[in-house]
Amino acid sequence: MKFEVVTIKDIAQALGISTSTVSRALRDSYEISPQTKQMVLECAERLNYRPNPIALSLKERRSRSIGIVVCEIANNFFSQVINGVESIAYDRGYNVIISQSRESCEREFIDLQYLASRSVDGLLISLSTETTDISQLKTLHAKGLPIVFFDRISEEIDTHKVVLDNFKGSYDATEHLIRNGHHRIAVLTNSAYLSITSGRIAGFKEAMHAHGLPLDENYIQHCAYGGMVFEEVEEAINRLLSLPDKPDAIFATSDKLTTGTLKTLKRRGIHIPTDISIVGFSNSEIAELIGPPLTVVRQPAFEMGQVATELLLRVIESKRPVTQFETKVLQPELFIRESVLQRSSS
Amino acid sequence: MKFEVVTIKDIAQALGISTSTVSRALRDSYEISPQTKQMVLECAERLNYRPNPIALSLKERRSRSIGIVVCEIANNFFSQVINGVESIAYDRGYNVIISQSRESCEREFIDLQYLASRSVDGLLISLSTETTDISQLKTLHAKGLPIVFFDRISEEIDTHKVVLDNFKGSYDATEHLIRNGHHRIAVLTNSAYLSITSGRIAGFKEAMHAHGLPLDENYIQHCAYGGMVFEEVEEAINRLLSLPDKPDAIFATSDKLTTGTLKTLKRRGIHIPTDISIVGFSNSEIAELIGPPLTVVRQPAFEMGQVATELLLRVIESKRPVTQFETKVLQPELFIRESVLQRSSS
DNA sequence: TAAGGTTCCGGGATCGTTGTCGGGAACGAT
DNA sequence: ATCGTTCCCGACAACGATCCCGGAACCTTA
Repeated sequence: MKFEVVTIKDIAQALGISTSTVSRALRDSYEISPQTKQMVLECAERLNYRPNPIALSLKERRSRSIGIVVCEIANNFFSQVINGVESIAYDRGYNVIISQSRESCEREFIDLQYLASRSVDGLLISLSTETTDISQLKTLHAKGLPIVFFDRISEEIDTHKVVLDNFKGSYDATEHLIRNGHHRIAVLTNSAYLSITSGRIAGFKEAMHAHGLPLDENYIQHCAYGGMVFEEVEEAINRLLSLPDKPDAIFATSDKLTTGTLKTLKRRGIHIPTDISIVGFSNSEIAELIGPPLTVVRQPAFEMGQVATELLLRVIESKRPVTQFETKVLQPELFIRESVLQRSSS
Repeated sequence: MKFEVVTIKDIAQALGISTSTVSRALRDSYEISPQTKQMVLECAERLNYRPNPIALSLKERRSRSIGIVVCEIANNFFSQVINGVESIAYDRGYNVIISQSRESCEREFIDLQYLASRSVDGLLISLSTETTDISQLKTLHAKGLPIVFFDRISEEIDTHKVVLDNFKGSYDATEHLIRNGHHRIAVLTNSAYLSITSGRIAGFKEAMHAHGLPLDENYIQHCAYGGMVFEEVEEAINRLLSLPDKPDAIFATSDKLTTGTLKTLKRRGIHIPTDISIVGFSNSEIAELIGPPLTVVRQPAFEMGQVATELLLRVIESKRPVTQFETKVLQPELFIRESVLQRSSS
């Protein structure tokens, strides 16, 4: 099942010249005569020669490819980020290798090992929910692998980061609920270890505080797998709904959690927004098609991918080691639709 | 920005032995004494040695990776296929390199070139809408690159194929509409060049025919970019709705077309199913959350990815050239929900 | 004691490409 | 006639790993 390829050697042999000459002719070196160049170029064309990037990677120790690790591609937010990444990388001649951690730190470990050994020139990563130990990333970074964090970052590594203004997204969503007369607002969120979680919780709490509303920790539910497993969302919702003082609104702080919440409520026959109001983070283009159209916090995912890639390529292509790093904060947008009831405010 | 790595040479030097010995010790060769093996293994562990797969790829002309080309990953069907692919490939020690053609044959061409030069051991592909010329794939296949088609296939290459029973999916959906009293059924479908289109159109026509209903070609609308650009769907729907004899149902034959249709109707304030009934192909997990819950044809996407990968790996790992190819046909499932009105049948 | 067998290990080629070095030919200048 | 340039081009090493050879050291047996 081998797969014969034309090499520089074949051209050299066909033309009776050395491989060095062929190599230089193809790279349009000044020390090759125009005639020879012409000859080589024609021969290369005729034999349909394609340079072998593997040999090049081995020699140059770079692959003109970047790796991206996300928890899941079947997620609107991340697939949009990836599109943003590709839109930039593609133009700059880089290929993108996509890896899914499936929210498992073990998978993430293996993915990283693969990407590193594959000589990616740089890495984009949004950490998995499970990840608490980032020593592997630290090692890679220390060895000189350019890394840019996006979305779910780690403060333990000093490098470029691109994040959402999680606080604001959360604050706005919560305030929208409060302004519509909701006081008992529950939050469904990710693992507390995740960087995005603290900001989103803080925004929520601050909004409650600003409006003089009490906080009840029972109203804050964490989903360890970020909604990857539906059951954990279902259980969290059930816990919320069996609380003595039932919430009048649920705020889901991620794409997966939002759809999980909707699915659970649907199955339990709970009507939105008359029975309960919903606001959720969502980058799904069909959020507006849901019954009722969903009020959402939308992240600039495509842009996040672009910005992160720009930063990464800047590090990769920098001549001297980069030591000044920045953290870019992108703004979320609140799309107000019909999943929040206008309650007679007290 | 180089990135120092430990090689077999470093181990050899540290231990004062040859690289051959190190190599064999690591591969647990019989001709290395237990003591030496122990020594090498310990040293490798200590230096955190990782074999360089690029060097291996160069030497062995295989990369233990397979390529997959889809039009778009931000599409439920394809992201589920990819998950199926990974679930198998991962267990068998293969890595998956994902490429998006974005329905452009030019991008597809470049993707293929990249994957081929990257020495993928095999290829999974669902053709882009634009693709009419598959000479590049033919060449690669002729050179010995194992290829398995899935979803959107080409009959011009003799190799394994995994497809949906498009005819049945379409027939069932159409029949469901007919049984509910719809007679003027419009179809929104892909480019006529696509393999999936003919089967889906045929299923529709046969169902109409079987129930003695007339066919009006004006009711069949093709979207050249398969719904990738929203406007083409919008225009197609508008054309349908401005027909003198307006359809009483629309059948959308792909994921993107379905969401495009819903979005258009929503914007025009047309109510489903009272104004018009809808059935669509969809693998979205939130089809049931839409207002109203959508009646859909669902494809076994995950399974399709698994089956295609199994077939591909079988070819890759086969000792002698494979000449017997099969085409696996997977069955769709019709999920009946509330987007089809029960009309008083005439 | 010499011939033949094991056991264990090193040298070198190889994969495709590039870069360093050097060298031959042609030409003009001395 | 000799030297110095310039213009082209080839030989060789290198990147990291594997594998075919070959060979030293030791043991067995005639």
